[in-house]
Amino acid sequence: MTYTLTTPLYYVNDKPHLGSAYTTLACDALARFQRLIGERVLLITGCDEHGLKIQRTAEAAGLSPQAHCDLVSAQYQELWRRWGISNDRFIRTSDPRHRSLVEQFYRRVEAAGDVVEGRQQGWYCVACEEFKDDAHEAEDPECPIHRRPLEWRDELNLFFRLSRYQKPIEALITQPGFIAPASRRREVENFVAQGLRDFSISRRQLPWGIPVPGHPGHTFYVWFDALLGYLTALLEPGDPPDLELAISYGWPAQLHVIGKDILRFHAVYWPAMLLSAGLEPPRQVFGHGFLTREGQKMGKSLGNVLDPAAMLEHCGTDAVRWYLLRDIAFGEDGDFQQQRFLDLVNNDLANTIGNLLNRTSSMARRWFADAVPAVSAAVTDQHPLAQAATTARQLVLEGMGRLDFRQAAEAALQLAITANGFLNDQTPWSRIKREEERQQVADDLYAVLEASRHVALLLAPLLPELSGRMLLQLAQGPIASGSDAAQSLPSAWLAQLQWGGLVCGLPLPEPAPVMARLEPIEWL
RNA sequence: GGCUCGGUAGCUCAGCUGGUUAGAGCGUGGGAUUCAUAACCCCAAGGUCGGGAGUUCAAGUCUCCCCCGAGCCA
Repeated sequence: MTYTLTTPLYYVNDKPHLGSAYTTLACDALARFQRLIGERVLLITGCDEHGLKIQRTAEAAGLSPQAHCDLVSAQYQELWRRWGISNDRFIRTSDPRHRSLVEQFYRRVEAAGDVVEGRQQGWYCVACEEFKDDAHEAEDPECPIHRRPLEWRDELNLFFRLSRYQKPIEALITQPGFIAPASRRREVENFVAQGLRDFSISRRQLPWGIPVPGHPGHTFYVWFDALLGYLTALLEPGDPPDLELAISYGWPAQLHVIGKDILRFHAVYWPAMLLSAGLEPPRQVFGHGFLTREGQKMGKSLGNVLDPAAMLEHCGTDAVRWYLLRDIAFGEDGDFQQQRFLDLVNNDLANTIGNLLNRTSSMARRWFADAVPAVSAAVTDQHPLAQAATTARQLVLEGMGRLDFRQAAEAALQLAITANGFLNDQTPWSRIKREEERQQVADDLYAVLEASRHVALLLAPLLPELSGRMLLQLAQGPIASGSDAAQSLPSAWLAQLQWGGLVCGLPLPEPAPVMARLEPIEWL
C-alpha cells in the first residue's frame, strides 16, 4: 500500500506566495511522518499550467505561454528545493505525458456516456475560469471575487454529466472523514443537495490547453486538465504515459490537501470524474484555511504579502514551519503576526528546546568526560521523564495521524518544558559539588539527554532540520524522512523512540546552539 | 435573502454529553537560580465567557431573538 498525498497543483499565474508554501509545508510534514512510521509515500506536488488566464499573463509579459510556465514552475521547484520539501514527484500539466493521460482519461469518460454537447452562454470570469450566474441582460458585470469585468461567452461546449453522479457523490461526502475538517462538510453537502448540474469541460478559442480528441477547436477546461495531474504525477520519470500504469503506483490517493477555496472541485467534481472513468475516488480531502497577516488579507493591492523565499532566507525553514504548524490549527484560518512569530520561535525553539540541549550537554561534558554519563539502575522507564516521553510520543503519533500538527508540536515542546523543570528541581550544578551525589547527577543528566533525544526524534516530521542538528549534538545518526528515505518496516523511528536508547559513554560533541534566536524583522 | 461556522483573560485559543473558586501558551509584573543561547524554573495579576430573554436546583455549555466577523449558496 502506498500512501499517496498531494498538494494542490499550483497555478503558475504568479510567483509562489506564502499560502502555497503553507500547504506544501504541511504536506511535507505529513509525508515525513508517514515515512517515519514505515509507510511507502508518494508526495505529489506540481503546477497547473493551462488556461486563458495564463495565456494572457504570458502575452502581457511578452512570452510564449510555455516559456512563461517554464519560468514560473522553475520558481516553484527551486523554492520547494530550498525549503527541503520532500516531494517524490513534481508534475507539470504542460508535460506531454500529461496530455496523453488526459486523452486516455477522457476516452473512458466518453465511453461511459458522460460527455454531451451543450450550449453555454453567460458571463465568464477569466480569473476564476468560471461562468457566473449574473443575469444575461446585466450591464458590465464584475466578478465579486476578482472585481474585474466579466466577459460574455456564447459557445458550444462539451459537458460532463455530473448530474448522473448525484447519488454516489452524496454517499461519498457523507462518509465520515472524507471531507475534513468536519466543519467544512456541511458546506459541500448543501451544495450537493441543491442538485448537481452538468459542467462544461471544454473551451473554444483557447489555444493554451489540451485539445479534446475528436473535437477540433476544443481544448479542455483547466480544471478537468489540472485535476488529472494527480494521476499523471504517479508516473515515474521514464515511464510511458499509461493511465493504468500510473494508477498502479498508488491510487487512490489517501489524501488531497487543498485550500478551502477549491474544496468543491476536489470533493465533488473530481470524485465524479474518477467514478466515470472507473477509478476510485480519493480517501480524504482536507481543506485548510487561509493565512492573513496582522488580521488583514494579504494581497498585492495592500502591499502586505509575505514572500516565502525571503522568509526562508531570513528566518530559516524551522522557524517558519514551527510557527505555521505549531500555532495555527490546521484547517482553520490563521493569522501571521510578526511579534508572535518571533516570540514563539525564540521561546519554544531557541530558549526551551535549544537551550535545554545546550545546558545539559554542557554539564555532561564538563563533569563526565565529554560523554553521556553512565547511569545507575535507577533510570528505568518508570522515570518521570520516561513517562513524559511516552506521553509525548503518544500525542505526537495521534496528532500527526489526524493532521493536528499543533497537538504534535505542543507535545514535543511539553516534553522539553518538563525536562527543563526537572533539571531545575534536581539542580545538578549544586549536587555535583558533593561527591556522594555524583551518581544522582549522572542519572539526572542522562535522563534529560534521553528526553532531549526524544524531543529531537519527535520533531523529525515537523522540523527535519532542527531535529537533525539536535541529533548531531547528541551524537546520533540522522533520521531519514525525506523522499530518499528507504522504507523501513518495522519503523526505525518508532524503534528509536524507546526509552533508554542513548548509549552511556557515548562521546558528545562540543555544544553549539541548535537554534539561533530571531532578531526583530525589518525586511518585512 | 437562505444556510454554515466563529465571537471566552492584552493577544492566539482549550473548555466532551449543562454541575465545586472558567483553563493553557504568549505578553505583563514579581520571586528564585547560575548548568545554559541575559536562557531555564516558580508565583501573581487579569475575564459581567458578544448582548438580551428563557428552560433548569444549576448554563460559557441547552432554546429563542438581536449585534458583530468569516464563509458557502443565491
